[in-house]
Parts: sequence; structure tokens; C-alpha cells
Amino acid sequence: MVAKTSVEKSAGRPRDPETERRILEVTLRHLAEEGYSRMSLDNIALAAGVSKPTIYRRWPGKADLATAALRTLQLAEPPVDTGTTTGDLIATLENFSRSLLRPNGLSLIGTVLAEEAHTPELLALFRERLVVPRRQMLLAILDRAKRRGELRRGANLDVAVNLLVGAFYARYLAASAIPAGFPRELVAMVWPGLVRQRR
Amino acid sequence: MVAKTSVEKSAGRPRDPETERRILEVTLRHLAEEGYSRMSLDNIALAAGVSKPTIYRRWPGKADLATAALRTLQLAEPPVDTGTTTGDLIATLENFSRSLLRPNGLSLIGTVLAEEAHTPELLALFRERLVVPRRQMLLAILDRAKRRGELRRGANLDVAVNLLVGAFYARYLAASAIPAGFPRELVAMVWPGLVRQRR
Amino acid sequence: MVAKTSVEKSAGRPRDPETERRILEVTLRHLAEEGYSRMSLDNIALAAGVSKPTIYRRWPGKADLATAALRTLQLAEPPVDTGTTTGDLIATLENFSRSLLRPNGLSLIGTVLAEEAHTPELLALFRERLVVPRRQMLLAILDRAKRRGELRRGANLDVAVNLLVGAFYARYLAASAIPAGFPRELVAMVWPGLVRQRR
Amino acid sequence: MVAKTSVEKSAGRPRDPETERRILEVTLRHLAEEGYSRMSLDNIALAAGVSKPTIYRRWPGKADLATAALRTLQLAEPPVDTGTTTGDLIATLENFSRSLLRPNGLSLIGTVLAEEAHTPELLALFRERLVVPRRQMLLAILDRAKRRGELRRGANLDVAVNLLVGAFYARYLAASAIPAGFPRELVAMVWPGLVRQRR
DNA sequence: CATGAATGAGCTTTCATTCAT
DNA sequence: AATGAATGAAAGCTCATTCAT
Repeated sequence: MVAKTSVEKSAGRPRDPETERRILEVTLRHLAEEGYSRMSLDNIALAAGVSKPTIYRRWPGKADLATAALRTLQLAEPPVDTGTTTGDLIATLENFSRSLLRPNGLSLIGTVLAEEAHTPELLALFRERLVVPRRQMLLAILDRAKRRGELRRGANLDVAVNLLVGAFYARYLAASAIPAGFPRELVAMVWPGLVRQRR
Repeated sequence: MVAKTSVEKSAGRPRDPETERRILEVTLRHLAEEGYSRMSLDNIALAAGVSKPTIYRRWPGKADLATAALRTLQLAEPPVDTGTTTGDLIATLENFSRSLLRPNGLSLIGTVLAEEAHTPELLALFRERLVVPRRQMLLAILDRAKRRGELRRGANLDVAVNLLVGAFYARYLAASAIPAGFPRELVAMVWPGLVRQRR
Repeated sequence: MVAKTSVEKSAGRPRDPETERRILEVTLRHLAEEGYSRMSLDNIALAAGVSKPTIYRRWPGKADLATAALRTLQLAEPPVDTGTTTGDLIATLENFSRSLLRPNGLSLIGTVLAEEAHTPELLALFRERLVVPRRQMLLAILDRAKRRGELRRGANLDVAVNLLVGAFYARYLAASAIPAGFPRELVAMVWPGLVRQRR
Repeated sequence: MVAKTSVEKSAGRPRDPETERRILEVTLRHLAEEGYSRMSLDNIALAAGVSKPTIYRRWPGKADLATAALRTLQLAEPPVDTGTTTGDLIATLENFSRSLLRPNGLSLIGTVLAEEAHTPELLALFRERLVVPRRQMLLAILDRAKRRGELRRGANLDVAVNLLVGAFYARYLAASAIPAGFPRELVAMVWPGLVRQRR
């Protein structure tokens, strides 16, 4: 959107891409810290050092700004390779555990859920950028294990992902903190259901 | 000066108990539908058919009102008894699944999480009234099974509860809907980790 | 108003005169501390330990209550007699100086002046109860001196009173504090204008 | 990056200076007519023909607005020169008398006194802008006279100022009106105390 | 293009007063 | 007579958005 493909540069003063970046960064922080409805464009403009019309020139309104901020979210955690499936699962969940609570516990998740009825784009983007990629990483690990014959045939991998990921939400909702060693315990309890043949 | 007989009638115009009930009911609905920060006392007063001071006479401010509304929440689901441990777990999770999405998906959970930094009482009460009782029901089932020797010694029941309950959150966050048969699949996958002896 | 002159006691529960006294005392304090428009019946009722209708039963509204409270004001300072006119003046002004700033500087005077357009009764009563009596005391001293021939014929005693009393207001308005010895200096400067014959 | 030439034009839509002037003028009127606590930003905005945020953009809150309005007060009366000290005093006090009651008697003084405990800035500014300058004018006249040897050595000029100025307050508090010829009478009575040698 | 100015609508809270018991 | 409950109106302040330069 910023870089024109034609040789001719567009007339007038060009937009500063750094400005855009800064606005989105500030927006994301406020979104996580204050929640969507408390987040105010006034404060964002102030913190980003720009004026409000500068924001409105780029995004049509508050919802679009928040959406754009969420769009910048990228799963930062790289795929892991520890040599074993359970090792990979544990390592991935440990990454998850670390990034989940940043920067403000579950308040970002909270606000996209709370706004589902009013501003469904938020949840949609949150899914696309964070939820789905995270699940894909786990699914990929499990899928590879399945193709290697490590897992029971017919094991519902999607259910396993829900269990492993969800346990963090459940734990946070109950106690606002994730204990050390939690990922390992999760995998230990779910793994038998994935592999076992007889009973 | 003579002691009043049994039923002490307090002076002044009595409060209409119906009013209080209606205000709290409306508040809870608005809290779930709008989220805490969007929820306005003006609208609550309007919907409850009272004036704002009528609300302020009962609760000192917005946070207290929301808190009081959360306090009315009671886990409606009775303990189940199907004859088997897995049956009980599945039945309990099915109740959970049904009540979880009422009245507005996870928006109530969302708002208490989103407000954790600003209005921590909300999350605290939500925990006390819904989260903890629900976990207790599952824990009770598992604990009984353990005392009967059905479960592996050293099985971490708390982790199992996190897995079972959390899967619903994970699934909702990924797809806003819980498929039929989900509870059964959860239990099927976690159960081996609870019972198996060797590996 | 409380005591009936007829033998027959009026029917129903009699009003408690102590209640009335307490309400007026609290009102006067709030009037001086908060000013008329900040003073709230809610707070007065609370501080007096009564309900608002108990107040409204006795006085038709806020203005009447404030008026009634002002009506209870009595000049507490007794006439002085030091043996000399200037001594009497100084002693009287010293009393004045002491009582003027109680309990809240000039805020009571301030509020009755500020409310002159909206609630003229306040200023009227303040005059009747405090301003006029105080001036009368000074006038009486000067008048006696005049009848004794101490003062110049034609000396305008009313002007002298304005000077002596007003100096306290001017001083407070300029510095919020009255220095020790102030009364003596005032009298020293005004006295020559009252007595001297030639110039 | 090149330095702007002499007249620096700030970016953005310029403020209408007339707006600011009008708001302050309206504020000052309301402050005098209603008193500080009755004065409402809603009414000021309405009367000034602006919206409330237009006011809040310029001043952070009600107290700051009232303060700013007081700051615009300027002693309008120029120094006088009649040729004699008593003539100057009388002329100055006549100016005082005229401006004192505008626009609403002593209600402005009243409100700054009444608010001393809650909003001390008001009294502070009132002093700085009106009380002190007025006293300075009188002090300057007396000081010049002293340097000319017209006054008794050791005459306390500050006390004289308190007497002369305060008499207007005392008179207003007693009768809400200043009679014609009042300044002359004040000076006549105080003058002997300033000049006389023996007694 | 970016700015500062402006706005209508909304927020939470408090007030003087009246009602019902 | 006295109470607690109720109310319409208003307060100070903030928001998302648009205007004018």
C-alpha cells in the first residue's frame, strides 16, 4: 500500500511507514492493556505522537485500527525439533506458555471474546494470526508422529490440540498463573490416549 | 422499648425485592452482552424500569453493581450419577457445554478477563461462583474414582481438570462452537492417562 | 413552636427538640465549611443522624434550613468595660478578631455574600444576627463617649464603625490572617479623627 | 529544517481567539452571578456558543477555567493626580467604590472567600489581580505623601489601607449599598491619624 | 499530508425533593 | 412522627468522529 509499483511517485508528501508502524504498535499495547472499549484514540494518538486525523486517514475508524493492529501479530515462536514427539510437544507448549501471558495476562484474549458480538473482526483476526498458527504447529507435530506410526489409528488430533492448548486457559482462569512444569504434565496425561493400543 | 416479636419490621418504606432482582438480572445480561466497560447504568436503569439513584442506593458504584450481579450466578448443574466414572465425567462436561455458551458465548468470561487489570473483583467473583464450583464437581468425581482404586496412583487430578475444562475454551476460541460428542471425545483421550499402569 | 401553651398536649409523637437543635448545629457547620450551594441535605441528615424527611417536616427546603441555622447564631461576646473608650474599643475589636475567623475563616461571610442574588435571606439574617449586633456594640461605646464630650461634635460614628470593622475584612482578604496588635493599631489611627478639634 | 522566518505559524486549524475571549467573559459573569459551585460548564458552553470539549481543550477543568477567568481581571482604574494627597485618596476610593459593586455587588468576593477551603486558587488569583493592585495604588499615594513629609513619622500605612478599603466591605455587609460621599468621609476620619503630631 | 480545533452524545455520580409505609 | 425508597434533573468530564487550515 505504501510502495507504488509504477515508476511515477504519487504526488504530495508520502506517508511515513514508520509512523504507521508506531501507531499500530501503540494500538496493540493499548488494546491488550485497556481492552477494546476502554482503548481511546485520543490516548493512542498521544502515545504515538501523532494527531487523530493522521490515524483516521489510514484507518476508517476505531474497529479498523484495532483490527489492523491485530493483523500485525505474528506467531513469534519457531517450530521446534527435539528429536521426540513428546519433546516437541512439551517444547512447543513451553513457548506457548511464555508468550501467552504477554503483555497482560489473558486480557487480549478477553477483549476479543468480550467484543465478539460488537466487533467480530477482532476475534476473527485473532484466530487467523495467533490461534490457528499455534494449533497448526501442534497439529503438525502430531501429524508427523501419526504418519510415523507412533500414534493410535483414529486418534483425534484436533481434540488433543484442544486439550493441550485449552488447559492453559483453564488454569489461568482458575488461578492467573501457570506453574512451572505444567506443559510436561499436560503431555504426560494426554499422551497415553494418543498412543495406547490395548487396555 | 419492649423487644419486638420474632419478625423485626424495619422502619420506613420497604424495598421492593422484585426491583433488586430485576436490576441484577438486567445487569448480568448487559454485562454479558456489552462487556463491563460498555455496560452503562443509564441503560440498566432504563431496562430495569428504575431510576439511577435507585441503583446507587443499593450499590455504591458501577463495579459494585457488576460484582453483585456476578454474585447471583450459581452453578445450576446438579451433580450427576451415571454409575461409571467416565459416564459421570461425560455427563458433567455435557452440562458444562450447554451452560457455558449462555447467554452470549464466552463474552462474560471475556469481559472478566479483559477487566482483570482494572476491575479485578469481577474475575475473583467469577472464579468463586462458577469456575471453582465447576472444577470441584469434576474433582469430586475423579477423587472418588481414585479412592476406589480406578485411577493410577499419583495421577494429577488437577491437571486432568484443566485439560477437560480448558478444551472447551480452546475449541470456542478456534471456532465459536462446540460440536456434539465433544465431551465424550475429551474423556476418551484423557482417560488412559488417568488409569493406565504400564507404558 | 415546640412548647404548647394550652394544657392539652398535641396528639401523636411529639417532636424531639434535641433533634432540631442537632440538625441546626450540623447545618451551620456545613454551611460554614462547604458554603451554601455545596452543602447537601443528604450529608446533613447523615451527620445529624436523622432522615431527610425529618428535616423537611421542620423546614420547607434547603434555604429555610440554612436560614434557620443562621437564626441560631448569637453574638457570644459580652460588652466590655475597661474604663476608657479606646480600651473598650480595642477589647471589643479583639473579641471580634477572635470570633471572626471561626470556624472557617471568612467562608460563612463569603457564602452569604455569594448567595445574595439567589438566596437573599441568608445575608439578611446574617446581618440581623451578627453584623448589626456587633456594630451596635461599637456604636454604643462611641455614643457614650460622645455624650461624655470625648468626641468631636459631628463625628460620624457610623463611618468610624465601618472603618474599624472593615479593616479586618480588608486584611483577611489580603492575607488570610490577622496579626496580633491589629485592633490597637486600628484604634490608634482612627481615634484622632474622632476627637481632634483643630488641624 | 530551515528556520522559519520571524512569524512562526503553528500547524493545524488555528484557534479562534474570539472564542477564548468569549468563554472567559461568560465564565467571569457566571462566576460572579452564580458563584463558583453553582457555575456550570454546561451553561457556560451554552452561553458562549461553544461545546464543552472546546472548553476542556483549553483548560483542564472547572477550577482552571475559573482561575483563567479571574486572571483576565485587570484593575481598570488608572492612577489619579488631583494635586493633593487627600484629593488623590478620595478620587481613588471613588473609583474603587464604583468598580467594587460591578457586576454583582460583592458576590465575586463572596465566592472566592467561600471557596477558600475547596479551591484556594480563586482567592489567590483574586488577590493578585485585584486586591493587591488596589492596595498598591493607595499605598503609593500614601508613600509619596510620607516622603514629602506630609505624614507623621511611623504612621502605619498598611493599617491605613486596611481601614480605607475595608470600610467599603463593612458598609456593604451592613447595607448592600455605598452612600455618596462615603470616600470623602473615610479619608476625613483617617487623615488626622496619619498626619497629626501631638495629642 | 498532517495538524489542532470542534462537536454531539455519552459516561458515572450527586442533588433537592417527594412518596409510601 | 419518622423512616427508607424513589425520582428528574443536573453536574463534571471523556469519547469517536469531523472540520478547517
